[in-house]
Amino acid sequence: MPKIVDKDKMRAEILEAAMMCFARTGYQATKMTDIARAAGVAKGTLYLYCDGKDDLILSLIGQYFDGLRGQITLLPAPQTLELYLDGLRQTVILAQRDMTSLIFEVLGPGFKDPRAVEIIDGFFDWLARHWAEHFADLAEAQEIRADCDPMALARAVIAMLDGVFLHLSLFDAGSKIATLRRETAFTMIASGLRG
Amino acid sequence: MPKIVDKDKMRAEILEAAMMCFARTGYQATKMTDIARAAGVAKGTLYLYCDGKDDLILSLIGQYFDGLRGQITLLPAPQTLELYLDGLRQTVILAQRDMTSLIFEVLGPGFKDPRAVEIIDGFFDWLARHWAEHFADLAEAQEIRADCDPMALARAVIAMLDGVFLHLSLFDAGSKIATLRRETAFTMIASGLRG
DNA sequence: TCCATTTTTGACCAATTGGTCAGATATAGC
DNA sequence: GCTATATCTGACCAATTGGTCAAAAATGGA
Repeated sequence: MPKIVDKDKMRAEILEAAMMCFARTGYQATKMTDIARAAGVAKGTLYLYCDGKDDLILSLIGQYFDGLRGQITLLPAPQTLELYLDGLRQTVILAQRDMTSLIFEVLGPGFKDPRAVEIIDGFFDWLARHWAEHFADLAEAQEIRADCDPMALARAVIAMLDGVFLHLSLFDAGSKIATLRRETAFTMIASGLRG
Repeated sequence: MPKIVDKDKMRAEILEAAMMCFARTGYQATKMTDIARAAGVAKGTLYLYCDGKDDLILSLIGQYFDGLRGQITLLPAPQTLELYLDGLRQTVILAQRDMTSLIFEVLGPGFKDPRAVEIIDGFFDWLARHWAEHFADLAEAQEIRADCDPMALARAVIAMLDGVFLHLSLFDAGSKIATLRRETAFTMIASGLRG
């Protein structure tokens, strides 16, 4: 008798609209009205499908990192440095530029929701441990340097990659220069791992 | 006859108070009232010595990068990779952790004042050109790899260093782990430059 | 002490915005 | 077409906050 909607689909659409807005405008600067307009509904409707702005960004971050973790997990353990680098390239393709600067905004003092910190911190911890295992094996096989703590090496690679991403998304620019710069960073990381 | 104050000194004190607040709380989350309290004056007084919140952050960013540029300029052109790395270490000591995350907040979509972008972008451009010159000379002297464009190399090093900084300031943590991670990053950058 | 002038103050204003809810609207089933 | 109920709407609310300004306070000199 009454009107019926697919609530899950509706929430997914709202999340998608929110992501578009956050990616373009950032978290703080995005207004609920913007999200409503992007989703093609009135502001009040948003609140029938989410618990507020926090809920939206936390869900987006959560599903982003869950997806990333899932796909990284699928990659086989690399037997050589070259294979690790291939995996790294694939991982990099998975990472969205939009998300990178958004995450730093959300980690900043302006929005230090402990739930967001837990998600992001947790992901980086997991990734560091995951890569540290690979590095330990690769060092054993004399594929990479053995004079550094694998965990420290993993953390360093993660931080460096993040920096490259961030500079690309903040300061760039033409895809040609961006590609050159990213390739150079890869080359350096490769040499840095080789020792 | 009337009361007289040293306006320059007063403005400097207010800037210092603002920096304290911004460093602890971030730009967006810092309220003018907080700055007033930290400076030991009433809110209205602030506006006698600055043109608003924008003015404060822009001045702070400007004086930070001017100082950094000045001190980097003083370092002699390195003749060897080791000397370059020594200079890098000194530069890193000059960079303030507080500033790093603040800068990324200010560069984000929430506060995209073109004046801030100009200052920061300008500094990174300058630093990239400065280091690219060194790298060109060092490559010539066969101190570092010659198979990469010096400018791309410089950009990559800057981005990577920034990433390391950012991760240290966002995710850290004990100074012991932080030191190990930073040292590892240095080691990798050294190998990455050597080729 | 008293005055002229500078300096300080904090109540107040206007604009913004996340969130609410009473009324309007749409629709599945009869 | 009708109705009961789910769904949607946007004017409204309350809280926040950057910035203002008329009145109050401070002070160097006479």
